[in-house]
Parts: sequence; structure tokens; C-alpha cells
Amino acid sequence: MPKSSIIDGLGLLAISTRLQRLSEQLRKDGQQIYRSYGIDFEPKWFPVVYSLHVKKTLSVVEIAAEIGYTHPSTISLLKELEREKIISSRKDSSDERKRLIQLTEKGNSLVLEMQPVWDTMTRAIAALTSTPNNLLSAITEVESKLGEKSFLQRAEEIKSGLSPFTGQ
Amino acid sequence: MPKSSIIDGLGLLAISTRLQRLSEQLRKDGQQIYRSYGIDFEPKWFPVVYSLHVKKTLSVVEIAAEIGYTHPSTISLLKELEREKIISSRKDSSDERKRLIQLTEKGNSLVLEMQPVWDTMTRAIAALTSTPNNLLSAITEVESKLGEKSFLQRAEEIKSGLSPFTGQ
DNA sequence: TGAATATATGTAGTCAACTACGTAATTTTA
DNA sequence: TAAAATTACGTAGTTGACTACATATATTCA
Repeated sequence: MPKSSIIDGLGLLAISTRLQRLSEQLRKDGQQIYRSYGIDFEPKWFPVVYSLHVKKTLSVVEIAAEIGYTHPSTISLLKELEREKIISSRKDSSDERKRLIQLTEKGNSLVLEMQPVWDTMTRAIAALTSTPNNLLSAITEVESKLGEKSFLQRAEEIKSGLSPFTGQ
Repeated sequence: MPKSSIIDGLGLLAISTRLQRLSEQLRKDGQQIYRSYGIDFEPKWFPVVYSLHVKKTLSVVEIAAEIGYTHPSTISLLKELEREKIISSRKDSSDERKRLIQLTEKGNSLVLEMQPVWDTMTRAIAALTSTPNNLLSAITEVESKLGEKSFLQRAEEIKSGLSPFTGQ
């Protein structure tokens, strides 16, 4: 991944670019780690599969909410997973609009098979992020601040002379 | 199978997704902040324009290196900026392979116009990221660790029984 | 000096998310 | 109870990055 001088120095304004680059880097390596364990699995499938592993049966919109994606994005993930026979779906008999999704037998055994991979990844990421400022905590903290007040709202307040910290 | 190992892993395993989502959120709000100042500017143009503001004249590959993108991505950004008449380009007379890029007069005055926007954004992001774990520092720290040893390499070492921290 | 290599730019196609819009089924309400 | 609103799902097209490949020019070295 190419390193850049100016942008690194400019920190705050290029933070979105840096977040994206870091995300992409981790996703790509994740892909290769699954491969190195001989497992045919994409990192982007993880949130769906994990949700179904825990909750057993969910509708499309419920999965979208669980994983924090829009439902069209979720639908395309589900299509891939159905093609891979990792999940299966059927209509909800009490509400015909709903499609109920579950892990297949293959999906369930895949989850078991992936335990050591997930363990390895978790350790590697833990090592990577065990720095003075913990990345995962930092993300959680910023997400929580954004939940209170968006970047846009904060900018509007600063523009109109309010403190970005207190909003007064 | 202990459920806790999966749950503990969840946060870390979904880190790439969360980074991407955060990036997208900041980028979108950034777009609206420029708009609220009545300025026709895309956040994704910032690294290119800022680099040219500082360095005055750069080739395509030099810009790509500065902003940390691949050169095809850079070319498509440059096309947009040229269409917007924010930059102009000419062949390098001493090396005909090179295309030298500069800000136009419009580009230069745009940079001046954007100073207050950049100032506002910088403050808003500073407020957002002033949490116990500083996001920008965390990113820098993780990038630096990745520079030493990639996520993939760390995973390989853990797989073969080495410590993820020391590699021994 | 000319063949091989390296550098600079460009094009085509892919990927993984998105938004916008549309249809069908269900629920609410005037 | 029919019209309106909501919910659930789906499709089409966009975006912004990428990789792989192609071409032109410059440089190196046997």
C-alpha cells in the first residue's frame, strides 16, 4: 500500500481516505488468511454468517439492521451466500412479504471450521491494535460521538460560531 | 463450542467493515459541508488539490504517490478536475512521457475560498476525535505496525505457533 | 548502438458499497 | 372498508476504489 507524505501530514482532512485505505488493506489480507487455511470464505460474508450463527433465523431487513448495511447491499451478499449454499431461505408463512434466512448444514459446519481462523485473526488484529491509542476503542468512541451529533451538524455549529465541543 | 470466543472476536473481525462505514459517513458529510458554504468541491478532490497547492507542479505518478492512490485512480480524479477547470496540464518538454499538472487560476482562488471550510472541518473532526483513544493517532500507530509486518504475516506466524507480538 | 529494461501514462473491466426507484403485502385510519 | 401509509423485498444504475493490460518514451548496458 503506497505511503503518502502530504496526506499523512494533513491528518484530519484526509482521515476519511486513511480509514478507507486501512479497511481495504485489512479486508484483502483477511481474504488471504482464509485462503491460507484452505477455506473458501470472503471477509465481507462474516457479519451475515455470524449474525445467522447467533440468531439462527432472520429476515432480509433484520440482517441488514444487524450488520449495518442497506438492504440492497445485504440482498447481494445473501445472493452470493445462497449460491455458495451457505444459507437457505423460505417465505414466512405468517407474513408473505418476509423471507426467512438460515444457515444450511454446510453453513453450520463452515462456522465450526472457521473457528481457528477467527481465533488467529482476532489475535493478529489484537496485536496490531495494541498501541497507545486503541483503534477499535477509538472507532467506538467516534461512532458514539457521531450518534450524538453528526460531522455535518458539528460543522454547522462551528460555522455559526458555536463551540464544537459543547454546542453552546 | 464456547460461544464466547466468537463473541469476543466479533469486534475485531468486523473492524474492516466499521472502518469503511466510518470513512463513508465522514466523506458524505464533508460533501455537504462544502455545499453549505456554497462551494462546488468534492472531498475526494482534496488530496490532489492540496498537493498541487503545496508543490505547484507534479506529474501524474508523482500525484498518485503523494496521495497514496494508484495511478489509474489518480487519472480519473485528474479528469474530473480538468473538466472542472481546477487544474491544467501540459507535456514535459524534457520528458515527453510526463504530463505536468498545475492548479489553474480558478484552482488557486478556490483554494483560498476553501480555507474557512477546511478550518471548520478540521475543528469539527478534532472535536469528534478528541476521545480517550485518539482515532487519528490510532490509525497512524496501526499503519506503522502494518509497515513493520502485515496482518497476513502476523496471522501466518500465529498459525505456526509464534507470538503475534514478538514473532519469536 | 541496439536490445532489454524501466518509467509514465492511459484504457478496460471488476468490485463492493451506495441511492433511487418500483412492486407486493400488510397495517392503519378516516 | 377502502384509501393511505408502512413494511419488505427487489432491480437498475452510480461511485470510487482497484487490478491487469497496453503503449510510448527514456535509460541502461553488453
